[in-house]
Amino acid sequence: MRDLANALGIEAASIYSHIRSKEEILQRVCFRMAEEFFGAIEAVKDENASATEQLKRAISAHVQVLTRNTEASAVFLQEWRHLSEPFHTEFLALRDRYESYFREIIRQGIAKGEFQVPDEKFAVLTILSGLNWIHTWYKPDGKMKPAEIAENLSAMLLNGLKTNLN
Amino acid sequence: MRDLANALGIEAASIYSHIRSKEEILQRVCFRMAEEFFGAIEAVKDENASATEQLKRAISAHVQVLTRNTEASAVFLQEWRHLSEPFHTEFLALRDRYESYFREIIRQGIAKGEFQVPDEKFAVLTILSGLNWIHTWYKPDGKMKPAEIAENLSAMLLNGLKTNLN
DNA sequence: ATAACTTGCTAACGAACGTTAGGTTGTTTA
DNA sequence: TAAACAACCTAACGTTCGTTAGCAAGTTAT
Repeated sequence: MRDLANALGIEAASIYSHIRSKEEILQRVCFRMAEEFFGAIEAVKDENASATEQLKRAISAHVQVLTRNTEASAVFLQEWRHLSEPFHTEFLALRDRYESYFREIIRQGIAKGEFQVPDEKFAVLTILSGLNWIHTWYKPDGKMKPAEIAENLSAMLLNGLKTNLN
Repeated sequence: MRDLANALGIEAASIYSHIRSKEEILQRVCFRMAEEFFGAIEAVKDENASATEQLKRAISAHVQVLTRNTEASAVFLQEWRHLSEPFHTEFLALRDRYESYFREIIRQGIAKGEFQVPDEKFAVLTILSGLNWIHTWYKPDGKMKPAEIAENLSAMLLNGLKTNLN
């Protein structure tokens, strides 16, 4: 709290005019980011599109959220486990629900013959690992733009999932 | 320290008969795991093998280390940033050196026409993301064995990297 | 047999932490 | 114009934290 206050240019005790507790800050960051992720993925949801296209869009949506909120993303990804109950359980439920979007896309891809994956859950975990690792290296002024990141990640993952590429 | 002492069944103050400081525990975990990773990847290093085979072996080696040391891996991956100087800088140098093994494999793959990747560093970061995310979900008594994890991850990543599969 | 050592204990320490309480000052509202 | 409010301040609090110091008891070495 003192570090945060220093960054804000006020005293730590002053922060309590704006928030109830340190835990509330963590809750807000985590649940707000979760809302961002849900909002983004629901905005690109189109079950008429091919599974390939759906996955590309989901990846792109996720990358946009991460790269637009690099600091909140870092907190979200690294600190959620410090949430107290019942927020911790609630958070895990949200995460599972978000992951189910990806699982459904993979499932459709398998059903349509677009994808060939040995294990659906594993595929989703690996996709999300690639996505959620971005915050460890991405810099707004870095070489790769968010759209390029999404494109490259999609290309790398899809060509691995695509059945008999070419 | 009190949580750790409770797990050990002794008092927190007693731990200081065995270690110099809390920071020393973190250092030992981080640098010991780094040694494990280097040892494992150097043991499978074979520049005569195809880049594909080299990558499979590197992935397998990494997975073995992670799954043999699940708790240390979690500490290693999530807490390294709390290392104090000069250990923090030293650690980053080690990490970069370890990543260079993967970069070299990717580079050879590109040179030999085995791999087609838009960005070499990005490819390595994504590979390592898939590897280092394993600790978040892997359970020794889980459905997937380490060898299967390595195989699945290799299959998923390589078929994405392999130029014109089939 | 005794000294040295190891590994634990209790008690306590100084520092850091999250937060509360009361006050000040400027702003807004009645 | 005065009350209410907002947002900050200082001071302090109780708790938690990492760690030290001195001691006890069992083990090992001389």
